[in-house]
Amino acid sequence: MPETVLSQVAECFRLMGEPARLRILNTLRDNRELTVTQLVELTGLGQANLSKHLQLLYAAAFVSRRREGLYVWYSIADQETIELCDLMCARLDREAEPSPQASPA
Amino acid sequence: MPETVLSQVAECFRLMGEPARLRILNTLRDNRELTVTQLVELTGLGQANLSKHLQLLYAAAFVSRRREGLYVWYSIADQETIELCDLMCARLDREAEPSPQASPA
DNA sequence: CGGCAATATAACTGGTCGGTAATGTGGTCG
DNA sequence: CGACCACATTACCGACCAGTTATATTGCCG
Repeated sequence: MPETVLSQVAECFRLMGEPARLRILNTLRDNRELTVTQLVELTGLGQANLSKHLQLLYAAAFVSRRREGLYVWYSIADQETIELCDLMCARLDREAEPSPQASPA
Repeated sequence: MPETVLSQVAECFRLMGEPARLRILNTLRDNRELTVTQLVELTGLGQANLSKHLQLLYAAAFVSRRREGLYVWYSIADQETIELCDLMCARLDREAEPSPQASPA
């Protein structure tokens, strides 16, 4: 496995390893498509900060965007992005309760 | 989605978002179980550096370990960890060649 | 064209993290 | 018990990054 590929994969994971970006993705998941202003309201992030995160997510193709007049509508780019989140969440859940029959008196 | 959960998920992604750690996981994937010294040789990472990464991966339950005399044998903890890597790689591959029928003369 | 709204970018800063060198710890063997 | 080996931990430093403030760009409208 060449170093360049590893770095690319790592970069993708790193992008998802930020609470603010996960919040953006999660918000977009609940609301199919949102403008930046709507995302500012829903996530509570600052406008400049949010915009910067969106550029990163877009550059890595985690989100799509389309222009409509003054507004730019963002949405999650593909299903795999959601699957990655779900898979990681499943890991955490399983770790939280490793033995269902345990908890003795 | 509460902030605490988001941070936990982000932390997991962040841990995988480092070339050195992905190299460790990938090396462990090829060789079912390895000692720290073997990992030093195979990954080319420094011993202290490697040991630190291993502690992080172990704390997040990405790897398991067992003691055997002087040696500590490390291995990947579960299949989901591998699935996460594969899913992210698949994303990258698909992005690299978005339209198979393209490339016109 | 002038002003305004929505979004993007630039410059800056504090905090965090990866790599390394030095040291500590636990276990084995003679 | 003392030297040695495998591994872990500490302390430190340079690089990178998230957040903020200020400013620039883009597109609409009157």
